[in-house]
Order: sequence, then structure tokens, then C-alpha cells
Amino acid sequence: MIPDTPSDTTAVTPSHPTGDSDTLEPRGVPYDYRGTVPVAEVVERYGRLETGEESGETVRVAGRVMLMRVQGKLAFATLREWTGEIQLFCLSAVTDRFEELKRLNLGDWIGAEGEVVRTKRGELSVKVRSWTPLARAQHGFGDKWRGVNDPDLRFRQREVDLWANEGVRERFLLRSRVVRGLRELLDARGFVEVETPVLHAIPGGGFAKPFVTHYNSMHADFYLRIALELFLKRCVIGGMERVYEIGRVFRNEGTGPKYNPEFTMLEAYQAYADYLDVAELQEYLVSGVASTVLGATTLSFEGRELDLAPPWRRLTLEEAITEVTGVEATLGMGEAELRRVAAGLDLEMEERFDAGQVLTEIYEKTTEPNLWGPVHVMDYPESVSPLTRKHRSKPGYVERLTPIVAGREIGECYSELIDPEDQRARFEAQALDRLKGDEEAMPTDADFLRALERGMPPTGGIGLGVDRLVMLLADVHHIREVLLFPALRPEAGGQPPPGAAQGQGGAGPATDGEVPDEAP
RNA sequence: GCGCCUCUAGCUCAAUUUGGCAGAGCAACGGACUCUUAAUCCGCAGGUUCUGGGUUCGAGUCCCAGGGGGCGCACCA
Repeated sequence: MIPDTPSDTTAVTPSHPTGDSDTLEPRGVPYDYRGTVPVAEVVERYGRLETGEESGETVRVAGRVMLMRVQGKLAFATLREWTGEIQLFCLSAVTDRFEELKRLNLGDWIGAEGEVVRTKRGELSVKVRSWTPLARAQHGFGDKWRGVNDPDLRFRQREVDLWANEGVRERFLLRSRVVRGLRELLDARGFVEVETPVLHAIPGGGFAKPFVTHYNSMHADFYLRIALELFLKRCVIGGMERVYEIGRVFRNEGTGPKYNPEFTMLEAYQAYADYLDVAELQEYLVSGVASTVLGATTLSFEGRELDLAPPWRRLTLEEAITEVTGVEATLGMGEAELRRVAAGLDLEMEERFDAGQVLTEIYEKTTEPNLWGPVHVMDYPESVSPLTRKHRSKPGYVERLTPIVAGREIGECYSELIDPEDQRARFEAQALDRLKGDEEAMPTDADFLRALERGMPPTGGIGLGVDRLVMLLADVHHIREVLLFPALRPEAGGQPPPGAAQGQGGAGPATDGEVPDEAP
């Protein structure tokens, strides 16, 4: 923390006096509060109590006071914690420091202990005997019925959203279960989880503009990774025959309902497998996670039904175009004819595109959004897939397959390119694209080529967009609903970046390539 | 990056087509109340109407610029 930062620069200013004369000042707060029972467990154990019945048993619970109904010598509070809500039933004759408890603010944390009862009006409650303040809320938690709506408040101050808005905590709990489910399913098939570098000297493995950063002690620029692929393949070359990573990747792009500059990818590589084998792996993961998290492979998304149970339908990219648009478009037509087809569909194509890029663009603009799925779209043109192995029987194509669910790609499946000479040629083709103005063309990675020269077995690889999978399972339509802290523009008037004051008459701390943790 | 929309009390929202004293509910604060469920009732307080200019006798309202946010487009998974 920086001591002289004004405390009132946030959008929410204190709505309670921060008076220090009462007994809720921090020194009244204990250093621990052990032995609490999760509310969900209380409900489970005592849910059968009859109206007006007292269990005779005492529990200890802790959480945040969300509502308070005071009636003179009697008060009811709604205590919320991670697993649920329970009513605190407080009587002046029974509850310690009753007058003080009545004055708690909404949002304060407390711990409470007492008998589990069901009130005369039928509400399962803890009849509080003793209690202790655990934290004071100085900013309030929005409208007690409507929560908060302002997107800026919801995402920039997510802690408010998490407490105040129904369903938000549950959604992030679901996300956690999805990620854990993916790990369990992969582990069950003998995959090993690894962690590869985030800082890359050469950004590779995908098409995207990277973020650049600087490594002071090496006097070199580095890039935040845009994909996990190249290092994972090197693990396979090193003998890790089934390997995966779930990690953050970074792409220097705008935001949108489906886009955040950093997002979570799963990539998995399986030696001795081809793209059809890993398509089955993809189905296993997606349907398996749905089963464990939702209890079924069927779900509703945007008001439409979806069944993720395998096997998923498979069709080629060209068949998909014809099925959706009624128009024929194939690589065999050649670039000129494909451009005519694109023009007939009111699509504009960049000058530098080759036939494969035109075909792929036609597919992405006209067909993909209209495939409800789940369906696997297979056999892409070679020129759009520089790390994918040539199709075993269709010249000009590669063995690449994309699972489509609800009109969106949720991942990728490949027969990985294992021939170093072919890989070298593809990198050279990418270099030409770069000369033609494609900023996202993949740079040549000599380290990776040398690794391939040591021999990579036939390998199938998959990528899976974890955020989009969670969106699908949670039936939400904006990626910000599944990212705790989505990318936002820095707040105006915020702190200058570390080191920004350097070289300005000693205003900043003297640094030696190190950024201090705290300003003086 | 471009276009359109938006910003009012801590929160959720009003404010008469077409400029005329800035309001309510909740929260907070004071009080009443022994079975409430968004408790209820009484009282009190709460504002640089995002910021800065402009038009006008008069601007929350109209105009210009800036900032935050939203939605489209572009880029992309």
C-alpha cells in the first residue's frame, strides 16, 4: 500500500461512519474463529426439524450479515457465507451483547454460536448465544434487493458483485469445478500436467499479436505467450507421451462478448494418436465435464437445447459450407473462382489471401455461426494451419478438426506436424505472409525446429478454450461473467506505472533494474 | 482504433413531449417494536446531476471538448 494515496478515490465512498467509539474496532476482532460448520451442512443435518422444534445441539457459523430485521428485544439476521444462507435468531434474553448485535451494519462479518432451531414461522435458524465481530464493512453492498447493476462497479469491484448479486458466486464455483473436472478426466487417461514458460523469446503456436515486455537483466524484449503449443510438443519429443497444460495465454487484441486479452487454454498432446483420436478425446472432455458439473450432457444455451453426448457429428469444412449456405466452395475451384463465390456471398476478401484463406474466411463468416452442433468440422486448407500435418489423402489440406458448439469454436484438434523439413517450409511460407503485411504470421522458431529434428512421434493435439466452455455450461453470453477480473481500462487518476517517475528529478525511487514493492 | 448510446445521493432509479426550486425506495443515522422473511412504523440527514467550457434571464435537460462505462464494427479464440 502507498500511504499517501487518498482513500476516497474509489467510486464507492463510505456510507457508514467509520467511528471508532463502538466495540467493532479492529482490536475487538479475534485472530481466528475455528470450528465453524458450513451452512450447507447445517441445512443438511437439521433440515428435518419441525416448525418450532429445537434441536438441542449447538453449532458455530460465520459469514456476512446481509439482512437484519430488528423487533425490539428480538432480532433476525440473514447470514450468508460461501455455501449458503441461514437465519440468526437473536433474543435479548439469550444473546450476548444483544444491543450491540442489533446495531451491526449490513455487510459486516460475524461469527455466531447457538442452538439450531426452526422458528415458529418455519425458518431454520441458529438461536445465537454468543457471537463475535469478524470484520466491519465500511462501504455497503448495494441495494439489498437489487444488488448492483453498474457494470463498472460489478467488474472493477468484483468483491461487491460476488456478495451482492445472486448467482455470481455460484458461477465461479462452477468454473472451479469445470477446471478440476478437466484435470480429473485427463489424469484418468494417463496425461501428465506440466507448466511451461509464459515469457517467450519468440511468440509462436498460434496467430495473434503478442504483448511485449522487457527482461532487464538480459537486455532483451520478451513476449507473453499466445499459445502453449511449442513447448508442449517439445515435452512430447522429450518422451512425455501424454502431456497437458491449463494456463493463461495473452493476445494483444480488443475485448468483446467472447474476447478478453488474457484467457485460459487447455492444450493436450497424445503420442501415437491422430486428429480423429483426439477429436474423441475432445468429446470425452467436454461431455465428461458437463456430466460431472451439471449432472447431464444436455443443457440449455441461449434458450436452445444442446446435447453434448458423444459421438458428435463430423463433416468436412466444404460440406459444412454447402450445408449451411447452399453454395459450393472447394479448394479445387482455385483462388479466382473462390473469390467469385465470396463476392456472391457479399464477403470482402483481402488482396493477400490465397485460396485456402479465402475458403476459410467464407466458412468462418457464413457457416460457423450457424452450426448449432455439437459438430466437428474437419479438413482445413494447409495455408491456414502452419503447425498441422498434411492430410494423408487430400492434397492441399491438413488434418485439422474444429469442434463447434452453439455456433462457436470451443477448441481445436490436430494431427500435429512432425516432419522438420515440412515445418521449416511452413515457417518460410509464414515469413512470406509477414512480408505481405500479415502481422500475425508466425515467426520461425529455430529452437523448435531443432527439437523436431530429434524426432517427434505421430501425435494428436487439442486445444480447448476453458472460458468459453464455462460460458457454455453456465449459459452466460459474455466472457466477463466467467472471468473474475476481466480486462478493464485503468481507472483515470490511478497510480502511475512503477518506475514512471524515473529520470524526473529524483521524484521516484532510485532503481537498479528492480521495481520496489512499495513506494516510500 | 472507428461509430452510436450513456453517466443524477453509498446502491437501484425518477425528475412533465419542448430548459423553470433535484426527488423516491433501500442503505446509513436517531427512535418504537418478543417470530421476522426486501419486516413494519416515526424521525433525521444525505448532491461539484462525471469534469471543463459555451448558449440562455435561467441548464440535470441544449451545444462543444475531455473522462468513465455500454453496445456495434474491425482484429481474434
